[in-house]
Amino acid sequence: MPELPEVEVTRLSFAFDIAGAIIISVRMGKSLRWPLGCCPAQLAGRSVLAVRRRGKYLLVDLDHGLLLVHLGMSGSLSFARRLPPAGAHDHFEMVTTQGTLRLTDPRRFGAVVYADSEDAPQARKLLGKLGMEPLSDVFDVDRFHAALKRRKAAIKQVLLAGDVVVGVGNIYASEALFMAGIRPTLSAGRLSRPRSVKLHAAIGDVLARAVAKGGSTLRNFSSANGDSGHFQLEAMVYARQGQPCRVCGTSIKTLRQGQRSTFYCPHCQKA
DNA sequence: AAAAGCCCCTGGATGC
DNA sequence: TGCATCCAGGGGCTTT
Repeated sequence: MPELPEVEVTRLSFAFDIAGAIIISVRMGKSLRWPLGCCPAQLAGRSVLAVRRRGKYLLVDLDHGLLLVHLGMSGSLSFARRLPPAGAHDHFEMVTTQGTLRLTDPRRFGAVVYADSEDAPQARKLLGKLGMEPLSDVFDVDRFHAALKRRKAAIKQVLLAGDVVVGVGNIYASEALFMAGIRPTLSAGRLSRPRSVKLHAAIGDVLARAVAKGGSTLRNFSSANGDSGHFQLEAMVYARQGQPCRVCGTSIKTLRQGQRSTFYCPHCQKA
């Protein structure tokens, strides 16, 4: 489910409530992407200072060390005073004085990794190569254009790679390219400056709107406090192959790029 | 250095 | 109804 907006909405839904909590116990299944990286028992007694986000990672700051949480493809977090009994897909649980944080993830591409600090090797491995935060001031249009200039790969795949700009997943990559009128297969280095500017704006725009709407998704997305449903951002192209473009009526096309589906309008995105 | 493939895993939809 | 196949919102790792 989660691209940047869903991760950010998840963060906002429990960051305030968990801040200041003291960890009572941590339970970790062996079945997520990586092992926790420390003994769960040694986290007991530490307190939760804050929850930040970097790309699609949530960083749970403790008074010593931090947890890196990733939702993978199918993960979601719950945080509440009381949660229903754990099910087969609940792989991580952290009981605190203010509630229990639980990661539910059927496909188990998600992860919870402990690191002593953001500079520790376990954290650097995951965060070290991440690109600019699209909703922050560091997402500078000059740096964006310059970074694209250095790349020959298709613009869609450069966006997905996350080393230029983070948080743009498979849905929003297609949506942003549509908004900017750019063909997903175009080599990133061939984007003119005006088109880079347009894409830069489109990325910020589509992500900010999705966050404002509470995390857009095609299927049900629910944040850590259980809110879900009513928000739904209408996709212009994603998963709309064969349907008429909402702007010009041309049939939306799909293709595969790096084993992921891409959607675009052949008329609105000519090159 | 950058690009392209591979793979991790389960579940739902579709087709025979 | 049963079974096979394909596809899914990610990204680290290995190989070119």
